[in-house]
Amino acid sequence: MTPKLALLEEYALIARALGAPHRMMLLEQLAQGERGVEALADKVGVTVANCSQHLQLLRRAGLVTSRRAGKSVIYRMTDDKTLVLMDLLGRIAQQNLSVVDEILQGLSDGPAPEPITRAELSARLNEGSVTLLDMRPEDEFAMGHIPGAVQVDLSRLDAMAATLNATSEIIAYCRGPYCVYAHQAVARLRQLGHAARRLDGGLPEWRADGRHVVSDLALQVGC
Amino acid sequence: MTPKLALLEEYALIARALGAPHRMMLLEQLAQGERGVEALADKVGVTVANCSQHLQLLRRAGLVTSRRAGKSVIYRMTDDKTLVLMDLLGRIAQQNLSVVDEILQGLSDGPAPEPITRAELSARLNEGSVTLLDMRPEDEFAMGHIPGAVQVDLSRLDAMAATLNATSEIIAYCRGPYCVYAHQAVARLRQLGHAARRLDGGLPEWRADGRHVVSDLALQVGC
DNA sequence: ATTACATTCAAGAGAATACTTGAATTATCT
DNA sequence: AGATAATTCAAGTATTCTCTTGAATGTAAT
Repeated sequence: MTPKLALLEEYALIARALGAPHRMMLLEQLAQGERGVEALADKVGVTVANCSQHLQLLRRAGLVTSRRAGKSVIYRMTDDKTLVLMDLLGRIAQQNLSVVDEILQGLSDGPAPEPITRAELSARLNEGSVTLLDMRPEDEFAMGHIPGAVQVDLSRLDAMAATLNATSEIIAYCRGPYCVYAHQAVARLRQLGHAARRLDGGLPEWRADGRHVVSDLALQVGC
Repeated sequence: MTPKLALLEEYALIARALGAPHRMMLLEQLAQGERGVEALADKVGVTVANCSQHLQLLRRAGLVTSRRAGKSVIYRMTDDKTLVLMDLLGRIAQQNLSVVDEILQGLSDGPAPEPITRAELSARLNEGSVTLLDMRPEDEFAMGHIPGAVQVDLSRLDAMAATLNATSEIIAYCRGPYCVYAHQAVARLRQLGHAARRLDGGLPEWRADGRHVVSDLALQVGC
């Protein structure tokens, strides 16, 4: 029975690596693109030393890899399958933990419409029959976004909504399954009388599908 | 930022529930079928009290549900998606943690052939062109197995192999992705000169596909 | 009712984990 | 080489987790 326990211990290592909110946020960030320790610490809201420790734990679990770039150490996700794992975790949570469903309902202030699939969005973008909003912060948008998307912060959504054509549907997306910006944006837009839906998944899932992504500043995050 | 942290805390709860080998074994057992606390404790090799605590933790995470049946409390998996989650965890581990790959290679004592898919096995069973071995313990086999499978313990595999037709390929399966019996059986059979492969996934995955499962004693685990 | 059984609860010891602080590395720039 | 910047290490504390033990609960049989 020893090899089996050894295997399970390794699997458990990965599960435990996902078992802390701060590490999930780190993974969510890394899913947007590779980053250095300090940038990650800022985004997630932890000290640099603490962030470094979390990242090392994630590395021991094989979920992230690092490379040196000058003075900095750049971390990135090892495996796209991790995105699927996190997404699945979210789906299971939503289905089996009533608290989660309540929180998500609360964000939408009522029942939200089904999200649009990535394939459908792709088709609609080609037709030009949708307005696409990227609700992530400006720097993440600059590192890569869906072609045709417009970056908006939640705080500026009301002003932006006033300028939008009321006839075309609005699609909002953000970082992925754990990110609540798109939920909140859709809720607000619907309050304002717009037809709005969420995209299923965020930019990382879009990218993992092999779909096109553009970045404003190709040289911003130097390689 | 409070709703987001609340959400992540719930997701983390599920991840942590998977973060202990004993709980993974419990889930692996429950994937075979529902069971009472004492039976689970025996199978997994922990005390009843400890088992009960683990099960309650799994329940808090929404992964299992329980019902009373007479004096006993019967636990079962809540959601088939949990199987997918565990399988994915294993795949990520195998790809990104070299230790895991080494252990799995070690079980096979060299490079093992690709497992056969469930769809392919299904077709081959209809043709009658394979011998199908169920490597799980007898009681689990009795609770449900793939039609046409023969139950064999690892310890009796050599004797059984001698009686097998050397011309038809042998397929072995067991509990699922975390179970090593099928790996070991295939390794041994190949040492003995047989053509043998593993089934991708175990009985729970077969059942989750909606494929046919038969049980020897329909009334053994009363409902 | 009393008894027996299966499970859960409660309390405690020991290990692992999360975060903080300050020092030690490692690589770059002058 | 020395100074600087980014990251990691190390040590300490508070918290959480795991397992054990023994008692308490709830259900069924006598």
